[in-house]
Amino acid sequence: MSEDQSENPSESDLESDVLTHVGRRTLDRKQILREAVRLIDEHGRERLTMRRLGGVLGVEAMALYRYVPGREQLLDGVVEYVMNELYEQTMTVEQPNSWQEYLQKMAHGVRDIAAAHPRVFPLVATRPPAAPWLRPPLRSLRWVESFLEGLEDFGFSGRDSVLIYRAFSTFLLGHLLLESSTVDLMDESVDEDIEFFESNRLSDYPRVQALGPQLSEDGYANEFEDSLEDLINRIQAFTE
Amino acid sequence: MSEDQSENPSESDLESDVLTHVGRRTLDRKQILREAVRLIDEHGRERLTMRRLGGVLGVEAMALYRYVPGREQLLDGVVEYVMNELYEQTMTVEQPNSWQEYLQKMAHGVRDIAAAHPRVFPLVATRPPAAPWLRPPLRSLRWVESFLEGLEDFGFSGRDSVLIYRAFSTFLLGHLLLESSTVDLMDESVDEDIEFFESNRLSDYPRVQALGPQLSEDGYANEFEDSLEDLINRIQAFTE
DNA sequence: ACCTGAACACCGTTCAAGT
DNA sequence: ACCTGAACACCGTTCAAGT
Repeated sequence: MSEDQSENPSESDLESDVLTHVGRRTLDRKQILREAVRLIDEHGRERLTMRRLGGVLGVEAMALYRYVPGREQLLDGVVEYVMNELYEQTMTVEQPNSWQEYLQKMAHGVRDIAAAHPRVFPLVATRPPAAPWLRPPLRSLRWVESFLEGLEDFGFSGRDSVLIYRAFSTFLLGHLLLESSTVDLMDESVDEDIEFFESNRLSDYPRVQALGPQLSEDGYANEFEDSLEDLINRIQAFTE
Repeated sequence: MSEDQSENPSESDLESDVLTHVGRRTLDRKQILREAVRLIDEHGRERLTMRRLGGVLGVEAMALYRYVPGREQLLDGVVEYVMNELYEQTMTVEQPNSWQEYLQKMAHGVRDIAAAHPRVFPLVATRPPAAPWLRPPLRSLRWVESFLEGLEDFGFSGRDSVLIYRAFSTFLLGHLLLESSTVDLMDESVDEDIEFFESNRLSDYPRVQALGPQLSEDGYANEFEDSLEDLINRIQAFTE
């Protein structure tokens, strides 16, 4: 799988010695962000470190500062990258026939992103937004503009669109953060659970104990679909 | 209350003879957590550091390890502390007369916590839960047990209670995380906004531009109340 | 029993210097 | 033009030593 996707013909005069880590040599912002996302996906947020990211890219950490102002902005970049990466992929198919269908598509598009990068999603949810109208998790102008455009096309007023945008954001944020943090849970907290049980005496909380199995059941998919349908119905009732 | 905030945080050699920082000398877990919360409330999550927390408590960082296994568990402790701190305060008043009233009370109780500690709330939302049935933001056995008990008292089956618990968690998480992150936004990102606008050319996104003011309006209180009422109606329709 | 000092490995970030 | 080496201030954490 050594596909040399060389869109850079001007690298031939550089003598590149070993370069084991990544196939190509020319660093750029997009490549850095892509690798940062990979790092988080594989090893979690904690492991994303300037030095480690540099290492993965075959470069000293200080080299990254040419392309990214600092660590905070790197994290913002990761959010931006993840939200835009899958925009084309999910939003480029054919036009929907109703606003209901459109919202469904949007919702599932964002959900796919969260599912593809569950360990990145908490960043999408909690990084301070660049502007108050960029509500998590729709954290790119591309998404918001597209969202508003879709509603406009189906005849919604600006005022209604704003209300829908807000309800929609809240809905997505709650569901997807809950879902992605559960996925992330599988790796750790198995031995911590024991410690937890011991110190807190679960038997003091009989209802939690009794319903524990049911509370632990997955059901996120159904919850999401049902709740989404509900939201759409609510919008329908509200706007007619 | 304690107005002893008199020193600059930017000095490294502090004379530890005088112990000006905190009135009492005996360290314990609860005191540590309380001070940790205060630190986050005032200076943000980034600033909560073992060394800095020790400093505020008039002690070397290493002393904290007697009471807390490490930084991760300290953060878990902060979540636990914040969720339990206000439990008594909000849940000890008189019994509600209907399950609707009960859910209202619960919702506002958690919302009060989020409002009291907006910079802590993202931790409540994103720390990996100790068990899958401890869904954010209801992250303590006390809350969940109380929640289930309330529903049981009003005649809900275990199965329905679980469904309600889930819908309720999602609702709270979405609304409160959005709300608290907006509050936290006031401090920073004013100069970053400019940078942001420049690189992204807001004029390429006419609908966002046109609706920007409306999208930036607050309205969180109304959203919360309306959405909560909706949720309750939904539950009512579902369970009869 | 509780806290400190010193040490270790690892951070983010800067800046002059290399190529 | 782009990257590195060395340095700085600051982390979390361990552990033997102090009191």
